[in-house]
Amino acid sequence: MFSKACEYGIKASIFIALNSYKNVRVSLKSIAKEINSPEAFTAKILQDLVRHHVINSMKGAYGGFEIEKELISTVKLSHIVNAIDGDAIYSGCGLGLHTCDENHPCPVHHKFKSVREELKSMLENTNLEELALNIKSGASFLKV
Amino acid sequence: MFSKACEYGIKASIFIALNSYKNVRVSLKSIAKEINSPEAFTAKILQDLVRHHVINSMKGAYGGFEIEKELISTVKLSHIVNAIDGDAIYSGCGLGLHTCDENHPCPVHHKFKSVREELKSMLENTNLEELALNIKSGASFLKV
DNA sequence: TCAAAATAGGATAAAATTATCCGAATTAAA
DNA sequence: TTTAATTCGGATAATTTTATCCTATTTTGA
Repeated sequence: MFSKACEYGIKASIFIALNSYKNVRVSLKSIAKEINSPEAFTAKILQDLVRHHVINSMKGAYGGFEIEKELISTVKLSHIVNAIDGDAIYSGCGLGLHTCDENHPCPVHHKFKSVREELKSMLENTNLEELALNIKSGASFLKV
Repeated sequence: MFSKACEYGIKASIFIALNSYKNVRVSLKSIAKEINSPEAFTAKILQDLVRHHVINSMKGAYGGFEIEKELISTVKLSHIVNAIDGDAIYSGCGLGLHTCDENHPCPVHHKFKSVREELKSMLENTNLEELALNIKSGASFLKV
């Protein structure tokens, strides 16, 4: 569904959000450990998220990654997915046609419509806050 | 969403079905031309579909690919997707966790539930017959 | 000011996916 | 029986994705 990079990016963002509530900046190392991801590869993804202003970074001692507390509830899953994978997953053609729309639909265009729309609205209506709270309460998990 | 291989596989299957209604066996070459795919790569995918009994092949002159007419309506999109991509797309964890279920859900498990289920039922309830008929009637297209 | 702790970023490698090439095997018609 | 038209299957190459390594740069505290 998502690329590995995107999976890591989502999990990392949740962990960062969780700590930002506690005013704690987290290091690459602790992120990779927490979400079970390769460190150097995760670094690239985090850089990407920083460039897209999904998260903030701070170099140097006591540096790390964070998200402004007030912004956590405004960061949608769609922002993260878009930054890493682009929007092809919910706006591209399911069969890879260059032009695929109501006037020139691919064979599964209409069949896919509701799936795509449900996915899109899910991504656009899910924010980091709720995801972080579920991790905090033990209702969901970042690894295993 | 799907791999390129899977996209080609779906389109090829539709084209084969369409011709099988007319009792015409289609060659690799005409398939690749019709669905705009690289010939040799398409050959590999068709071999895969043959091995999974989604389509039949006949070697030699006047050979090619076909699907038994009576079976066309029984071939579901899920069969094709499964043969090529496996079932991870609608049964695997959205964030790649090894174990992700009601008892140990990943952060997006519940959010994804309806999307996954909709996708799954769509794939399991869409058969080649309807897809082929829409191509035939000009209601949908295999390329561009 | 210096040392330690971090992220940033470029270069490279490994693995997976996508794509190509070619000879072998099979089939039907001439 | 030969020939032409096919699929099959193995080897290989190109591209993309995933992953690693190393050095530069930044930041803070001692």
